[in-house]
Amino acid sequence: MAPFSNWSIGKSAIKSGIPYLRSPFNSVRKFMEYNFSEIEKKWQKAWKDNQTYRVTDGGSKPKYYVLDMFPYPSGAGLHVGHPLGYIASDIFSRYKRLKGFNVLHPMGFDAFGLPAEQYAIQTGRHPADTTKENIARYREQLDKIGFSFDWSREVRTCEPEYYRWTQWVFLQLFKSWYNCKTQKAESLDTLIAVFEKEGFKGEAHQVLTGDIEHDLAPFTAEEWKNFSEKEKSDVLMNFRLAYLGEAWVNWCPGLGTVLANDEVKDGVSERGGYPVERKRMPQWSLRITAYADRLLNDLNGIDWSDSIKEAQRNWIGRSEGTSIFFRLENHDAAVEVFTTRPDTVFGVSFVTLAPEHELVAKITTAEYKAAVDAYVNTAKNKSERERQADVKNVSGQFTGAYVIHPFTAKKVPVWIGEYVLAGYGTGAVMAVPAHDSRDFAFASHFGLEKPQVIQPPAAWNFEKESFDEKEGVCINSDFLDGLEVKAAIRKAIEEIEKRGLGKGKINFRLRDAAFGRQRYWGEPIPIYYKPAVSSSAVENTADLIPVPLDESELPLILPEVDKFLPTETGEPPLARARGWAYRPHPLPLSEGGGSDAFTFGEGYTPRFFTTSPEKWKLLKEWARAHRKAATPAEDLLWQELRGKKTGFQIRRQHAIDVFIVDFVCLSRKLVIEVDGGYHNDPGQQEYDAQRTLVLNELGFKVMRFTNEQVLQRTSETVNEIANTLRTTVLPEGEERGGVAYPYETTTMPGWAGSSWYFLRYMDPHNENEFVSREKADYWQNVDLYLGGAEHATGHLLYVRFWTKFLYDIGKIGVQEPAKKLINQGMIQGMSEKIKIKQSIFSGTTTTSDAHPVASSKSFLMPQEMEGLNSTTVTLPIDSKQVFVSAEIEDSKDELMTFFNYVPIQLSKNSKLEIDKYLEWNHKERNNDISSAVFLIKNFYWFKGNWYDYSMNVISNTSNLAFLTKSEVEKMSKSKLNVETPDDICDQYGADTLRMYEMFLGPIDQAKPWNTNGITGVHGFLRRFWRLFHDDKNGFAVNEEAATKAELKVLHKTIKKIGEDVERFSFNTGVSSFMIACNELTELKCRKRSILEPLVIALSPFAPHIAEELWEKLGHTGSVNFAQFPVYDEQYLTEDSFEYPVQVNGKLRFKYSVALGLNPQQIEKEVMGSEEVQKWLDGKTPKKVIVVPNKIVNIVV
RNA sequence: GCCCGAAUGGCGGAAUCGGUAGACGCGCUGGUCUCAAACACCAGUGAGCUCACCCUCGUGCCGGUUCGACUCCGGCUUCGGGUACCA
Repeated sequence: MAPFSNWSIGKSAIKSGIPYLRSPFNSVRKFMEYNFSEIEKKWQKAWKDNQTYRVTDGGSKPKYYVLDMFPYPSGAGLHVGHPLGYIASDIFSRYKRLKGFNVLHPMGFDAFGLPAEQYAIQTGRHPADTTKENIARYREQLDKIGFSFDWSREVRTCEPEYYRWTQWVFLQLFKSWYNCKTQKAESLDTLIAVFEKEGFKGEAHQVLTGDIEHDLAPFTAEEWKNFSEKEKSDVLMNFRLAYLGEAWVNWCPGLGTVLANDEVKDGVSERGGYPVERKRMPQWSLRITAYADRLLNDLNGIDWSDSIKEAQRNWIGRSEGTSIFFRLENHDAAVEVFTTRPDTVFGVSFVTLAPEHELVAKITTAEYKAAVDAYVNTAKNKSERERQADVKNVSGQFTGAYVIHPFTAKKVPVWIGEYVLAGYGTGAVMAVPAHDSRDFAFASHFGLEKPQVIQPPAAWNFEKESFDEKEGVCINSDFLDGLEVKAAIRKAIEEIEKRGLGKGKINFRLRDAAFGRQRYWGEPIPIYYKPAVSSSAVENTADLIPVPLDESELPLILPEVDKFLPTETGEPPLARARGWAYRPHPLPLSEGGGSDAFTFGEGYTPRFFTTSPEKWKLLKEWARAHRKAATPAEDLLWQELRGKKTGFQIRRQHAIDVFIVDFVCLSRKLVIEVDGGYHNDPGQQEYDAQRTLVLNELGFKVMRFTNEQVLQRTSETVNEIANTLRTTVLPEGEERGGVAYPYETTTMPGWAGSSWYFLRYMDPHNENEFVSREKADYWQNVDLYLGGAEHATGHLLYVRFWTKFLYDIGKIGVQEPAKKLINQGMIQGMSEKIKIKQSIFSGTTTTSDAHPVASSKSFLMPQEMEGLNSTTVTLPIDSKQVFVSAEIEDSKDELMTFFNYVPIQLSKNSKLEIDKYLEWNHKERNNDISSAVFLIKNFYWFKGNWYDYSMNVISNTSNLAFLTKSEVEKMSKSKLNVETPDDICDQYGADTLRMYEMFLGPIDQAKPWNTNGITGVHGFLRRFWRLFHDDKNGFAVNEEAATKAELKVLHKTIKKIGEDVERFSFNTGVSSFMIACNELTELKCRKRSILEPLVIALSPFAPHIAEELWEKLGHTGSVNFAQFPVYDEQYLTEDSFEYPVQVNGKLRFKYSVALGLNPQQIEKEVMGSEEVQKWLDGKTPKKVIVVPNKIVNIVV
């Protein structure tokens, strides 16, 4: 072997995690170093084996609940942005444990959602399968980072054990109404009691919400009692907290589905480019508006960032104002508007309706019908966001109709304009152009009048812009003249109410939450529809009554479908599920026809369940006895099947007809038998066959397994059962012996499961309740919630709403889900895009024998493309597509330019690896672009060679590079810019990853990901390791007494780390460790009394290395159970302070003064110094400012 | 458009309550060690200038308050997030 063969060095050593080996001739440096990969594996296993992070409910320690926002397990796996928050929360959890708290720090998955469904549509793979795989991947990635999650509490929203309770919450919402008097949700029974006693007088009007408000007609108690079931149902729908109403949606007939605003671009669907229209559709909604006031007020009591609270306040958008009715000319109707500025009512010069407003069709005059229809159609095709954002292009249309001004009796024209949204307020505004900028723009555009009714405090040019401020004095306003705006508002409301023109009202911007989705991959809504009249053939859906499932029938399992798409008639995917309908439980057949003896054979008539009470009782006893005497195989299988582990409720030793079967799934009609050895007996076999036959006749499928099969191949057996359950197609309707009612076919939105999950973690395995009151009372709510600010008005509002509701119905004791909220900034990715030019070939082609490619064609260079130094380029004739390097600008030619994302791995530093890009297109996109041209300045690449613009092959290509355009964006699979934490873990270890992500900057700040500084953090951990080891990597910690300097470093660091963690300043925490490490290295300190406390302090940040060093220090238990060190002020005190001395606010010199002096003494000391004289230059100071222990400033 | 944030050296960032701008790390430059490279260690590193001093300038832009402003106020610019069916 060569003498130098064991030199293994450099970055490759870091990458592989192999310990460093030094030159054999340099024994001083030859030592094994910090071997992170071994250490991390060792401790991750130890934590798992010892269940180090398992949390118990209760105990003497104070509780602390740390929660991360539910991750959605996307197909791209965990990216480096995800762990940012998890690392921070993990550090905090570990810190709190060291501080003596009982910390709940769980993790689970928000597993229903659109991406899995989209993937399913594309590939046909079941979302349940892909979701499962994604979760497994996430879990593996999370495990590598060394989190202290209690995985025994994991929840997944897509599992029946979980969504059973999501459905349960929905049922509670369905059965409740919001009592405005008591300000809380109550059971509908209390409302019905009122109706029965006094009917409805209209006073509960506030809870009647919807997109456009409407009033429910009053009725008497007598009328209520005589209402049909259907009528009662309709009335109650106006009060239920979960109700079936109508809402505006983006309907895409081409895709047969509803789209998010996100998915609509320029009036067509982003996917496929089909036209989209606004449509009013029946829609399940949650009455979050009932809680608007409480959601707003309770913000004051929680420790969330001001920005999030402000965002929620604005989102709820409480505004006080009034409704005013404008009577229509020549119509028996009125336009109701809502305004916060009734003081400006005399300034109304027109009224604008939303294009969708129901009156539009009624009032438009014949003359304007065509124009109005055209306008409505255009506006319909825009998303709400586009309509609001497009402020520059004012658009609108006169309807030909007029309203009568309620005070002046003047004719006021009625317009429609897309800036008015149907979903907000009444869908109509009274326009006051002089005092509202949107109205001003509209009036200016259409040349409408702008009467001024407020005199601003200062001069104002009303020609140029409106005066929107709520100040000034009313003019030209009859009875309001001379009043200040605020007084005028009060007076106007008073007058409006007095004259019966409208009423003072509080309006919220907040709308009820649409709760139904035309999607497959979500929780089924536990509702079925019963005909209003007892008739089998229901023609009209209006005759159906929505009926909730009984709680005992939950979960309503998501059915199987053949495709994850809407039906041809535009119904949601669930409508595809065969036989998916509610069937009331069959009643026992009437007595008679059966035999008393439990024998069967010819002439035996099976029935669904056995009939006589005596027999039933006997069978139950038998079943109970069977359960007690279960075989090991049966027991084992029961453990695997119980609790709906397969997704379906399984019963064991259950009586069916006269048999007691081992296991049965009633909903899927599947019987599972586990046979002992005696089943080999021929007589027994005949009996079994007969029994199977009867069960089949009853509609049950029968699966048989032997004991051996179950015991030896358990998972296969379970899989087989699960698959059979999932694929079983049930007989429909009458075949099953009962009526079938259609289920609701929309599913719940992605946020349903995440609106209450923090409660499930408290009691994740409870089969009887969503959470026991006892555990809910112990854990209460989340003490620290960590997640992205992008959830400010979505999830964070919904979870507050559900929490308040569950509080109202007495199930939990807290009104807010999270006491404190920290927002983690998004880690952005750097995406790379490639520029594509289209339609730029000229028609001319030439042929040339001199070139490697026989024919060629010219490529016309648009003038706008600067930087090519040529206006035409000759390209090979078979080139199909032209990619253009990013350095070539073509600002004016945007129409012919397109960008495609490039996987970032293929374009490091924006330099595209062309061969790999072609290969990737071929493999991943099934797109053959092998004859594409890649154009750069002066050259292009084609089929493996570089050419100049005259098609000469270039031999020296080392400086030629095709550039992609990089952009800082959200990390996402679709942008092909995902960076995973795995690579970092492999190269540097989890501890380095953890500390590096924290070191990147403040937790709440968004930043693009880069790994530039990671070696510094890794280097710190190595130096920290080296504090404990000698040159030969021998453990070298000694028991010597610490010096004053060493103690100062220690206590300073403990203090700083404690403060930094408490205020979530993890980046500065990491630097404090670095500083301490540098200083102790300088001091050559290897003393236990210094290093041991530091190991504890470091353990929340870098738990693996801390555990290893803790063990090496001689401890047997985990460092997790240690106590966080306490700093002692006495080691930190100094005897003097070096004052920065400023002259006229500019730092001039520093001067050391003893501590404990008063400001006068300090001033005297400083003024006596030589330097001061130099800077005073003979002048007398005007003033001397002394801030003790801070600064001295001399003003000359 | 509207709502919520952010902007500090070549880069990530620090300055916690209006009091020394640039901690810590990366990168870069020079040095020690080495045949050499790498690793490690040491030193320097905001810009300008007549270059270890001194001075001037300097926290996105314009203005203000203050003895003193990255920090507070008014007005902008650019970037990021949300905008109700992405999660």
